[in-house]
Amino acid sequence: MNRSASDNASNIHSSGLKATWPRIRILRLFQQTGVRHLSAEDVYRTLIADGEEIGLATIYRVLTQFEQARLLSRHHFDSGKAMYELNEGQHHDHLVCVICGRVEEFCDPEIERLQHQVAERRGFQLRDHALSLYGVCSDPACKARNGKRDVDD
Amino acid sequence: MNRSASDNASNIHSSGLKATWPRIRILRLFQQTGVRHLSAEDVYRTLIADGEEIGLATIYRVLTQFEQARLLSRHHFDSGKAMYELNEGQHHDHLVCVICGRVEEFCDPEIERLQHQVAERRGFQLRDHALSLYGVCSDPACKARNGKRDVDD
DNA sequence: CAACTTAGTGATAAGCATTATCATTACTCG
DNA sequence: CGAGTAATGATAATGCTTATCACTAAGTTG
Ligand SMILES: [Mn+2]
Ligand SMILES: [Mn+2]
Ligand SMILES: [Zn+2]
Ligand SMILES: [Zn+2]
Repeated sequence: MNRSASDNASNIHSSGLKATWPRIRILRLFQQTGVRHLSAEDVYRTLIADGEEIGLATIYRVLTQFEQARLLSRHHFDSGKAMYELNEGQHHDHLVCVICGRVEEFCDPEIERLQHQVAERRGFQLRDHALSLYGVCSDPACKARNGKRDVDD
Repeated sequence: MNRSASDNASNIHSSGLKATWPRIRILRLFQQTGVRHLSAEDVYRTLIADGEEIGLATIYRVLTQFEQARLLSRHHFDSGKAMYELNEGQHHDHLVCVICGRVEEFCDPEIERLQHQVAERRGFQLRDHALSLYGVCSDPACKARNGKRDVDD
């Protein structure tokens, strides 16, 4: 659960990157269970709040490097800012609450299969895909703040 | 096929907007069959090339208004710039060629159904969704420029 | 159709996320 | 440890998009 700095160092190291303090802190932040999906700004604010001295430019640089190293993966929901999460191997897609911003994950093998089928039929050699569902999550507060007509009416 | 200016004027009018020359030209551009998916910059360049005098700010403003009026719909592929297309009612998703940028459209009712099922299971009240498939299109030039190993090897 | 009223235009500035620059700092390896 | 090189971080620059605002023109009224 609580990965050590040396574990992180080796992860980073085996990606051909120097195990610097900023990189270790950023990776550790993503490993802390809790918030899975973070923007560059989120990472920056969190580390600064933790008393770290780190520059926003470094955050952006490192997030990009970690994405290329497949330690993180990047998503573009429709907030306008890129979101990163720890890459733990298994592919999944996202449900995003348009009220509170909560992100839930799902994986539907049948949808995946159908996507491949569509690509094949068109002669596309599939490289990647992005599927995001936007809606109002199950939180009563979100339902209430929605249309004021969905809760008990 | 070739919508008249007065047709466009009524479309625009019935959205509560004045039928101005820039708006008529922009809508007409989208109605011309050919390029379905255009960025603000694409629209600007095309109209300027056609000898129109129009400002980029107007393009952005009008595209947003047309989207709100449901005359156009907007998509965010991963190019970083918003793409607009004529809203002709029927929902569809997109296949985007990562080499040449070509955009193909598809609609898979089964995928749509499964998306709704996923949302329902999580207690999400679905509002919208975005599905884009990225890959190498069937154009031989794109296949060739791809990995240099997929054409005849 | 002319004057009027107001929405629309467009040049330009500002905003926001992200990337590039570059002098300084600090990993790594020997 | 100390040389050599990669990384950092303050800041400038970029790219797309929105805001400002003086000016223009669409629609309306008589
Ligand atoms: Mn995720
Ligand atoms: Mn389309
Ligand atoms: Zn919510
Ligand atoms: Zn192509």
